[in-house]
Amino acid sequence: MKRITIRDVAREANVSVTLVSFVMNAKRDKDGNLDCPVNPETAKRVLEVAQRLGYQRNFAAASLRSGRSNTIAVIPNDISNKFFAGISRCIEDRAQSFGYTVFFASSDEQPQKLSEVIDSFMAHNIDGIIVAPCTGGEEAIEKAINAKVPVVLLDRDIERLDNVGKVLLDDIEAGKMATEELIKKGYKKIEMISYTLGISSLSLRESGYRKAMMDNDLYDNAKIHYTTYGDAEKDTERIIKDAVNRGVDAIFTPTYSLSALVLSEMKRLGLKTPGDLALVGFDESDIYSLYETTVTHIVQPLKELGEKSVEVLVNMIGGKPAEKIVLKPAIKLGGSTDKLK
Amino acid sequence: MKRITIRDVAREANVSVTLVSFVMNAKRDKDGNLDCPVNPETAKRVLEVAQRLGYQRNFAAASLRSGRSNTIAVIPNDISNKFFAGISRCIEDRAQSFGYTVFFASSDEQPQKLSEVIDSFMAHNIDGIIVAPCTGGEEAIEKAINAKVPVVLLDRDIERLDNVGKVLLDDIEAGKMATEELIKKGYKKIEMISYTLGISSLSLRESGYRKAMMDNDLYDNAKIHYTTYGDAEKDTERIIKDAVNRGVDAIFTPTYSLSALVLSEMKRLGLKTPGDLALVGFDESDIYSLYETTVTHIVQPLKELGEKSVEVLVNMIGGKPAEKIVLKPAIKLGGSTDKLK
DNA sequence: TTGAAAGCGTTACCAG
DNA sequence: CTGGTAACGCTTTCAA
Repeated sequence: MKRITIRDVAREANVSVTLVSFVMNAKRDKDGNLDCPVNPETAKRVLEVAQRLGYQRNFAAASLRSGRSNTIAVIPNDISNKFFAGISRCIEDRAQSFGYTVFFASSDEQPQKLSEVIDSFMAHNIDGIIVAPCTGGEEAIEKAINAKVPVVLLDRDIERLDNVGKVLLDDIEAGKMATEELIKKGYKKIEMISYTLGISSLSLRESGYRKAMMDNDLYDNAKIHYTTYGDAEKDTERIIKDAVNRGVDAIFTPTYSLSALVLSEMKRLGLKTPGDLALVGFDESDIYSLYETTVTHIVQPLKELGEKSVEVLVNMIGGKPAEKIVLKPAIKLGGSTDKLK
Repeated sequence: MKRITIRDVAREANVSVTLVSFVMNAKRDKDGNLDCPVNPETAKRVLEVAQRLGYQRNFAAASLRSGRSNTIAVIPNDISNKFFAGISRCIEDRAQSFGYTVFFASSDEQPQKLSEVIDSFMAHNIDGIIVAPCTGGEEAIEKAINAKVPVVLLDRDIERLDNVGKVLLDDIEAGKMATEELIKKGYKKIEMISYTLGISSLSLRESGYRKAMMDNDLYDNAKIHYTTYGDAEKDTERIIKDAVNRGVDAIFTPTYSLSALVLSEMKRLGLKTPGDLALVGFDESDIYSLYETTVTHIVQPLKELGEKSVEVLVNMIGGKPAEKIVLKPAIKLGGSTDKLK
């Protein structure tokens, strides 16, 4: 069973391969007409023959010749990560609506792996990259930029980089929102647990927290505890115990994983929220509604983040300038921030 | 900035393009030596020149010429789904260790979309497909098989299909395990909630449940409630209320999403587990350990499922026969199945 | 509106 | 071990 090529179609339809190529690449305009310099009747015949023969375009050949591939790469730090699992779906759908296929690969927060993955994608002639950069990933990303591959930074900014699209959450606002909600409810000794990842999203959420504390004359109470992926579990245990001993009111965690760890630790210690410790978590999860007390949390507009990142990238591929888009977070209230009595 | 080709390397190293091609494709054997019919010193020189010039292989060209692409496709029903988010990561890692790049795309449980996605992948010359088939997806999958593209069925079996690899959970055993755990703890009126998806994994878990009930002379109590994705929330509400009224002891849910819905409903109704209703859930989630009472659940060997599916596929690409692998589930005990008093 | 012909960068084949 | 050369299927001038 030989592969049907553009030539077979051309022969069968009594036209040149050029025409077949034109027809196969033509986009339909609003009226459903083929938008190409081909006689409509000829085009129709070509389409019919292609259909009848079961012609399937060979992207490898097209890509080799044209240097394009109708393919974009998405590089989160970890596909199985909660935040990205949701967003990747939105990216996929939006990309498909533009006629692009999406490849995924994780960077594992390792610059080395990010670099390899980008190399591999570039060797596959991908047309653009959406990436959530890990610390130290600038170099790999600059390699892509220098090779004229459009890049969109998603979720995490690298300020130094300029010729790239950016689709970010207003992380300062997110940090403020979380903190101010607690303050509004009467909490004063509010602390935060964060990762030492050195990525913009976390440090800006921290800034938002600090700003809110400062604006409300609570800066003396402000304290941020730091941990790493590897040590998060045991650090959280220590931090929570210590916080309760010191009479801390409330905790703000700027990622889902930290929120889950805090809840888990509190459950283990038999601590109640908001009685023993009020809580604001991050990102969406069934957990927030299923926990003994429902948990207030910051919600990112996943769908918009995903779709915008594709739109910005597609525009860049089309030669338009890189945009920077900052989206607003929302807060979903639960019992964990009920008014302090 | 022109792209460096195999020709540039050949010229610079004073050898033919053939040799460069050999060297670039050579795998290293266990001793780190290049496994190809090229003089080691020549090979070394070629490697150095390639490195120096910054040569990057053009996969499109290689794919066009060879018909292969070193790329495999993975098609879950939904990337953002909990079970697949975890497994996709294992697939990616294992595939990379074989030198394959992975593309993901969701089928959305729609045969039509599955078919489109498979077409698109085939046009990209992918070397093999790992798919969790949706109901009605046989046709699309057979198209791939007929085009001699190796296919591995993951998680869901289609018995009728023969020339495909299969990597499955022992779903009957999973259903039995869950049910027998409840029986062992003294529960007798055990019911199940399941989806009408018509996929093998669910119906086999149901069989396991039925078998366990039968083996323990509880078949008269056996009852399976059915719902659909769309109606699951309101159906669960009704089913749980009704079950409690009828004095049902325990519920077994064969997917994570159903488990979460049941927990959520019980929380809303103020029902306690195991007091009001004992529970066995499915798949792993933070929820099971964070819920007021920890929840007993069936655990699938994600890592093995992912890795085996890649191994079976790679073997098939290498011309070896299709294998069928069935992996054993485990059960993780929580408070939700404590002994009935 | 149509067609001929020149590649894109690689691998496969055949000779040496 | 090494090298020359013809494809692979498509897009892209250029010319008619």
